[in-house]
Amino acid sequence: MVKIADVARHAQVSPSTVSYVLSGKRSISEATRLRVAESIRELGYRPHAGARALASNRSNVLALVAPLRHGIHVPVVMQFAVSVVITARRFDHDVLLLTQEEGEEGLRRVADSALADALVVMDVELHDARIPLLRSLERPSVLIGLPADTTGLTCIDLDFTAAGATCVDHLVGLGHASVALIGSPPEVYARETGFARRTEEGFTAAASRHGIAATVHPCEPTATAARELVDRLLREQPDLTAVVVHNEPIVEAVVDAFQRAGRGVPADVSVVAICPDNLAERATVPLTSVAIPAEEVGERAVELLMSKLDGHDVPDLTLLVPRLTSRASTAGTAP
Amino acid sequence: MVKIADVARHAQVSPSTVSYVLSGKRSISEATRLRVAESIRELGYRPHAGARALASNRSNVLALVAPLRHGIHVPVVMQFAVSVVITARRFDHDVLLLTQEEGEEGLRRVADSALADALVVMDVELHDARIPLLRSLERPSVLIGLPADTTGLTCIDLDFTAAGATCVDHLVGLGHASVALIGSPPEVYARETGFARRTEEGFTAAASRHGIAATVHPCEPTATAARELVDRLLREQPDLTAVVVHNEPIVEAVVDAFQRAGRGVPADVSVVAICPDNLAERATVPLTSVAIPAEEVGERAVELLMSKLDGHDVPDLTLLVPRLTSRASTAGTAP
DNA sequence: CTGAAAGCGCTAACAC
DNA sequence: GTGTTAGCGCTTTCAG
Repeated sequence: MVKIADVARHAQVSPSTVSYVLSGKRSISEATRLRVAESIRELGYRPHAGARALASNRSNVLALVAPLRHGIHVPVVMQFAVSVVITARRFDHDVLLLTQEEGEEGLRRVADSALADALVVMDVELHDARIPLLRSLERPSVLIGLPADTTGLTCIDLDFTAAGATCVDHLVGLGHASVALIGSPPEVYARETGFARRTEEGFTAAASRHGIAATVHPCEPTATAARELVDRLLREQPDLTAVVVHNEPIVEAVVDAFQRAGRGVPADVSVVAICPDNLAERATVPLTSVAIPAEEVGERAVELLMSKLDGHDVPDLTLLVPRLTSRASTAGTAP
Repeated sequence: MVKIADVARHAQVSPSTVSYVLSGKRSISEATRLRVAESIRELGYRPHAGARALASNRSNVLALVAPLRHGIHVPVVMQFAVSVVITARRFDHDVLLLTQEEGEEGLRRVADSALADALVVMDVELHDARIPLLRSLERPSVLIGLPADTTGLTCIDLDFTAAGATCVDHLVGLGHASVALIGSPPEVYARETGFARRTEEGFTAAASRHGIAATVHPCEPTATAARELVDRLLREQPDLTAVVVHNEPIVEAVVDAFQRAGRGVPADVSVVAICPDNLAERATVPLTSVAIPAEEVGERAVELLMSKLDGHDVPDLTLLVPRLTSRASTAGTAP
């Protein structure tokens, strides 16, 4: 293994100079910098991560807690994770992957052992058990998702309340007067995951603001459940002309169910999805949708964390403004 | 921060004794062990990961390279990843997540900097560019997937060749005499990802062994592509009575397409999927399937790696035997 | 602009 | 069965 002393000898400087060339923490003459850089390259030197962490009190590692539970859409989680990893690399950090299962103990472990400098926590519930811990931890953290009280935390998410409202606004603008929300599975509401609740609230509030009929229907993420729900809606609400789907795995199934029931999309029923753009684009009927900007959320989360690590203050709450893209699944009502 | 000297003082022993209590690398009297354990608990001591890595030359971290490319099914990747993390924890290791994008540089970085003790690499291609590097690296690695030449490597995967054959055997056993394979997207074959090729080979070989008609059809992972392909198959092969689907995102869409074309599943057409069990179980028509045992593969991969880290020899190649579960999508042909 | 040297917290000989 | 101590490789004062 080649170490800093080897590089120093090779470049005819002291080890500290090599260190400073690497960190840029003090000015180095162009000549030495080049000589050292060349020696590093030539010898293939890589600083020992452990030694560096010990001496500098910085591991250059972030911990990411990823959920994998019923009702959360795995591809979206993966989009977050990849975005976090890529952004972390931009800041010269690596990412340690923790499972939800590890719970508070896992967070405490990586924080207290100095394995990670900072934490990113996904899938936060309204009254998440990990929050007191995160507040007390000496290391900075960012939550993806919104708990009931964000005081003293750093949280980021899509503004799902606005997203729910945006969908309704779009449909009302097209002339629809009766809408239904096909939401996340019941468990997701039961465990008080913020995003499901917030979408529902935004949806309901917007509908009542516009004075139109609106109902909310949690749905299991299977094609069968989607079909049964659609059939029931058609039976119970014969004047229904639009639905909002906030349940990634079944967005296509919902459209399909309407078609099987003899309702054209968007001819008879308009469908707006809240889901990642790539999912909406690829659907058989390209879907009008409010994007879940997983990439941007992951990126911003890491940026916030880096800012905190640098000692800067950051807002408790960052909500991304929803963006609706009109595609082929929505249309105006016949007069 | 509480350090080992604090614990030592509190328990009235030397630092090394605390260290040995933790590692179990030499025998300690029951009395001291308990006293030390209690001090650790009481003070909330956690060894500093960096210091430990520096002194012991072991970081207790594995690196996992996860793919996220077109044609690979994200939920399966996540299943692997979670299984790797959980198993690693069993061995007191953490997992660093690298993206495919980082490529060889990423592997070299975590290996040379001693950030990771060992590597798990997923989505290996037949002639993967990373293989020479892995062979030359001083750290052990395990590949999930099969390159053309496994000499000097440690590879693990489902035996996809056998999986393809098992599907055909099952269908032939039910009396089918004409089968089609609906495979992965064309790109996957193009970049010579082992699993797609191997399934195809096993499928084709088994069909010819049984003397039945067999065709192979790569397919884009969209419902539309699935429907078009099914319609074409029905048109071009009117006597087709069975298909094997090796393309997770469209397993349901294929069944659906047959039904729309007026063919019952399994009444008129039998369908066997190669996909994770949970996907097959939840389909509207529960699918007869050969499982992709992501959990087991991830677990075994880590076990192999730990064995290598302990200096044991392990086989170059571990192929898991496919397991077919009969569900509602296959039936015998009418006489 | 550069060097010397004192740790960072832990492990693992080496002693007894 | 336990203690002493010399590093592990790097960063960062402190000096010049």
